[in-house]
Amino acid sequence: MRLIVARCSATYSGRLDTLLPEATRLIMIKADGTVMLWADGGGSSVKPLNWMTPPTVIEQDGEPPERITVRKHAGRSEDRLEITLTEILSDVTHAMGVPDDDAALAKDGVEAHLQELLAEQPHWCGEGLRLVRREWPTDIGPVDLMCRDGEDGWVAVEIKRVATIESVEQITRYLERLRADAQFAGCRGVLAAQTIKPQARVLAEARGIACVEVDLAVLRGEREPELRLFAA
Amino acid sequence: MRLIVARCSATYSGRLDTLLPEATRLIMIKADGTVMLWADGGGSSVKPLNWMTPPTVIEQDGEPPERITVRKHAGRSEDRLEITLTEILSDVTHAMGVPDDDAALAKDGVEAHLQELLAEQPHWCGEGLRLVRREWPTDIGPVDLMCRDGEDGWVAVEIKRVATIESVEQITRYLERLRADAQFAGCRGVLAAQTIKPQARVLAEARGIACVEVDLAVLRGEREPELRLFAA
DNA sequence: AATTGTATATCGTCC
DNA sequence: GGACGATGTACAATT
Repeated sequence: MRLIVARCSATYSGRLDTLLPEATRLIMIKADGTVMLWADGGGSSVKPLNWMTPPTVIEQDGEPPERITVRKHAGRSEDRLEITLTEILSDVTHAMGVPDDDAALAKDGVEAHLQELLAEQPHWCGEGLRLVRREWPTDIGPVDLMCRDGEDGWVAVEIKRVATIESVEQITRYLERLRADAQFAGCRGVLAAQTIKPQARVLAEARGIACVEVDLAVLRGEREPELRLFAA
Repeated sequence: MRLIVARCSATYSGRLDTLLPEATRLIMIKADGTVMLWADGGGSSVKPLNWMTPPTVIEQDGEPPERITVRKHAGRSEDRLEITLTEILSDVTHAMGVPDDDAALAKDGVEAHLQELLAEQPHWCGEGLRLVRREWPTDIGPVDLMCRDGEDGWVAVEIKRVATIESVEQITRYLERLRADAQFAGCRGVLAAQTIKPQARVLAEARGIACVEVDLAVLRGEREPELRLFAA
């Protein structure tokens, strides 16, 4: 990875045109060909002022560099980022090990995990439910879980990490689409999430869509479902 | 801006939990409190492995640093990024001028003059359409263009750069609201956009809403609408 | 302050 | 390869 701190200006031309006046900035060039241009402060904090993703062709004029040109073929036209350097404060390159060496970021707690677990244990979405298929296709998108209940009635399940009003709209659309087919005319809807926003719950229940809050730890069997305050 | 190249591992805990094994990486600490952790290669090219946006509290243990902890209050709970450094290859700080010094990025060309152009030339939204008013007010928000057609029927137009299912929901709400008034009982709906996602088109047409894809260059008169292969 | 809409969104996954 | 949904989306403009 090459890190250049320099006074520089830049022009980008591609999806749109941008012009960046001269100031002191960081130019970051990664081994994979990614180029980013960073300001220290200003508006955006976690987004570069300019960037180009691989595959790129990087060309340097002068040594030390007076101009760095980054090119990329994007569809029929060409993306081009041109950086003009007027004063170089630092220019260092660090070897940072091949990707093999660099173990990946492990994530936990995303929606996919939830769907996996509920597919294995659909009864958490409603008593007696059994899975027919995950990612049931419709022409406006896949239904997360398609199940049948104890009376063989269809049940469509939408899974979210956090269920919002938007999630209710989504399952509503699926039900609208499914019920247009006589076979699914009686299809019920279930919204399952780790957290269901109060507004979403109100809207869902007003539309006859069941709400289920599920706990990741419980699904994994790491914790008891819930303390029963009153024994049956 | 402080740039540290070091062998390090990291854990993040907040919206989700992540674990990042040890490897050589770049730690970027901006003057505004932004912290980012970068790998040279690997999967994501333009997105940091871990990051934290301001406002943050950054704490350093040891000199040279053995651990850097970044904290942030996000809602009721706390976000925390903990970086453990085992070998430091470089640790430099550069003054990069206050934001005043750093002139902003100027953009040109992408912003939707689309509504302006369509207001001037509403016939692109449907044959014989004439504009009655832009930003027609309803109590759930303004309709982009309100027009009348050749038979004096009302036509509500929703304009987007990219039309998604969400756009269809939006115009559906407007139509529902407008049609509640007897005067607009027969109001038609048009969804006009530079791009219309296939799913949005399906949903719109199922609901009787017309779809129109418009070309910015054509609206500006920079390009001919389309080559007519067979002359009339 | 909360909501809405855009992004050179980026990024994975599945068809 | 293309389409689509999810993102710790980020970010600006607007209510």
